[in-house]
Amino acid sequence: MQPVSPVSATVPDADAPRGTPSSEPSLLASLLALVASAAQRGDRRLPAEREMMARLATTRITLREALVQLEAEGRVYRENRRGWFVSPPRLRYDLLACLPFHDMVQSQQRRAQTRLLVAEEIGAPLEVARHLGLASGDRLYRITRARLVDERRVLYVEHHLRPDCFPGILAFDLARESLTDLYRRHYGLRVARVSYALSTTVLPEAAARALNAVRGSPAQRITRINHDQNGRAVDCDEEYWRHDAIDLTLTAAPQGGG
Amino acid sequence: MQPVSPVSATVPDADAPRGTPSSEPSLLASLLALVASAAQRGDRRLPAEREMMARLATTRITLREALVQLEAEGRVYRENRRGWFVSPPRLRYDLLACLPFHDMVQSQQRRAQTRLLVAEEIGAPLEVARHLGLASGDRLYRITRARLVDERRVLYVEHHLRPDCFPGILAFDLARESLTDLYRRHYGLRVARVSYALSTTVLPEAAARALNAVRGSPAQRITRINHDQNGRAVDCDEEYWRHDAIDLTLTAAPQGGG
DNA sequence: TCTGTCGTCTGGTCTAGATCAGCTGCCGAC
DNA sequence: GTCGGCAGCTGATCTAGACCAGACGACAGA
Repeated sequence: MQPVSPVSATVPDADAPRGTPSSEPSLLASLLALVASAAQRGDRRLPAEREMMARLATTRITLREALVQLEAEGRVYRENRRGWFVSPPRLRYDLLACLPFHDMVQSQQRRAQTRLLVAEEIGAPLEVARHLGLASGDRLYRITRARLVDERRVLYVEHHLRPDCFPGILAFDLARESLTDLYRRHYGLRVARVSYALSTTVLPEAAARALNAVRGSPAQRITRINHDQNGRAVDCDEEYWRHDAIDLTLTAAPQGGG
Repeated sequence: MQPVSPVSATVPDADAPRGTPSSEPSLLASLLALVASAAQRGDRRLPAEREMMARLATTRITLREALVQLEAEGRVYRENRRGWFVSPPRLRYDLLACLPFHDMVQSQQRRAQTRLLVAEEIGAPLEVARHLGLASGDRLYRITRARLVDERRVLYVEHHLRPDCFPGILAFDLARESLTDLYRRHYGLRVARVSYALSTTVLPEAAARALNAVRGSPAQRITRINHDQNGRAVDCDEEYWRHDAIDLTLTAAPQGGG
């Protein structure tokens, strides 16, 4: 942060000679100041683009470029046609702790909510079938949910379960129950091994809609396959997180020749 | 824009959200077609922005917005003031295999290179000191490198090592040797436990410069702390990857109550 | 042969608007 | 009290340029 006054008029040339390598463009700096002041006031919402534009003495396009930049950094985010907001602190997500979502969130003094979007039986899509060792088109349960942290929609998940492992699971209250808990309590199944694939992309259409996000918002994708005690893949998840919402962590012994 | 669809067959992307009518704006679709055709010709480089602009009958700004979108998806990337390129397939990076970089890359039939940027002794920065259980300002070795896959700069790393664990390590040929190998062969040290923190951000200034990237390009940040057989933190890395360059994977037993 | 300069090409940054479309709150009709 | 409609607000998308700065190659001079 810079000691820049939020309402410094036009571009102050003096503060950053063009050639200076580490010089932050003053627009970004002023914008950061604005973000910081909003955050300090406890106001998550930023002013309207047109107002910021006027206040920072710049163009709409230039302003938006700067905002998109801050969005990529994970400092601000937007909700579709609603406005820009200051990103809350990231949630810590320990990949190997395998805590149910609500427990993970609450253990960090945040509030968790889940919205059930779809719970249905379908024919396995090719990709999912491959993950679970099934044939494309085999019967599968699919559960789609959106999850919130402190009232903010941050996660869109699609679960795919083998019906032979979890008969009748769709009848439970899937907006309240943790799947992991259901597995253990009602199906006597313990997850003995998990496989993850992580990559950085954008929210796909369905996820963007469920999260009130703009098509193309940066996202952290987490694909997870759960295996039971016998090494059989019993279900797989595809998670799309707003990328500024989480910090992934993990601690383990190396498995290679270490 | 017109509903022109030169090679509309390219639109059905594999990661399309299920059950959603893919209502992709035609500009993105045409651009994808252009990318696909470039890729098919074996030409990684896209035409100049001004040419694409003319060819797709649109504005520079609109075109760039679409390109930035594809960049966020990991389909294209740019090199600073050089142009836009089609992203090669992602490298698979198994977090727990702990393979040296060159081995990992070569095992996937790709070519690895390393450029040593800095190797020096410094006072520990606060953050690093905390990771290694040192006091801020304690002596540390810092090694900074840029790493390439198939001639493309994809990774910027800063290593911080405890000098008491690795006396004289700066004298080795750090552009060629794997640190993990050096630890084992010359210092009899085996990494017994690793801790990772992963997050999605943008390339910081130094990384952007080292990777010929634009300030603000999306990045996957990987912080890694290595512990020896006695549980002591011996070094830590901070890696910044071009976000489209890798797929992270890992397989392990859950550590919680499972 | 080497080196430094310079022109050209490319993206980077910016100005100044217009129009489209979803979200929200207000208010009237029922 | 509820519901629907409408108006005003907000971001989303787009047009049509301008100038700046780094990358790169060609060429001339040492």
